[in-house]
Amino acid sequence: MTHFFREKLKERGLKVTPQRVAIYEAIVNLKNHPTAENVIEYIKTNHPNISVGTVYKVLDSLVENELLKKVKTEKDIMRYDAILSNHHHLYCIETERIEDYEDENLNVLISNYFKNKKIKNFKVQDIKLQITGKFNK
Amino acid sequence: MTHFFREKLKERGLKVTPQRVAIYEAIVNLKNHPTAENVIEYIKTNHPNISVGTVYKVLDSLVENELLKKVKTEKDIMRYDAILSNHHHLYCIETERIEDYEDENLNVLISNYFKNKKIKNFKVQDIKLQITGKFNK
DNA sequence: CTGCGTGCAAATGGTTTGCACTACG
DNA sequence: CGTAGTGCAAACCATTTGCACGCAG
Repeated sequence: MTHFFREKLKERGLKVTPQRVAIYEAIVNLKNHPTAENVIEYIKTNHPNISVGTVYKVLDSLVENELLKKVKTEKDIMRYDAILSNHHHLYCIETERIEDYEDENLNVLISNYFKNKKIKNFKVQDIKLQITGKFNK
Repeated sequence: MTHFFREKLKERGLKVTPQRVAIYEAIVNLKNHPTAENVIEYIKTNHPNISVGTVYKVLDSLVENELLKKVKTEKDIMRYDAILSNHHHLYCIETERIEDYEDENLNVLISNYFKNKKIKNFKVQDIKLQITGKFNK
């Protein structure tokens, strides 16, 4: 299950360390697109000696190497996403919840739209939806 | 030109202070969705005595009262937008530039799509596109 | 006048940094 | 073995806070 991750690390010439594996697993298991703090809290139990600085360094390097993504928010606290496939996000206005939203039809619709409609002076690389609203409790 | 702004302040029961006006003007004039620092830098010339704390307080209160919006980014530095109408954002992957993108056809397309396709357990309130790519120099 | 708003400076807290040490390959 | 990676603690810096004063209504 972390096999994919270990392979990816090697591909990128990054060493497979227990810290990296633990941090990656934390992001995968913690739903809701965790913060660095969430990760630290989560791994504390099984890896009490991983330091805060390491967590931040690992997160940065995983983002840089495209094994994680940063999630755009309007908070100054960073959040991370382990899902790399093309998907959108649901942002709850009441809680801090952010959930993934996959919708292939929507992707097709949008990419068709922009196949015709070019944006002047801008070369589109990727399009994501931020869907804001409320989860039904 | 700041008339709209002054009216809105009154509507909300907020006092019209020179600080608030200056900060709002800064956001409007600074394109590229400025940070608090950008605002501070900008108003320093004409209002050298507005304090940093005030800028943050004013920004917060204007966001809370819907006279400004926070822009979602993957940076831990907050950025602000004075344009309240429904629009999307172009994010440049090379520079920090964020530009507004208005496209009524697109808005219609998307709102039609979600008129039929409901998201389970989620009540949509607003949908924004993050269009990532590159500006042609 | 009266309290909302401001200035100031200190405090906060998430993130970064530097360096000696560790362990992956 | 040699170097990428880690742990630790101090440093950083955007933002927040508390309080006395000032000014908009």
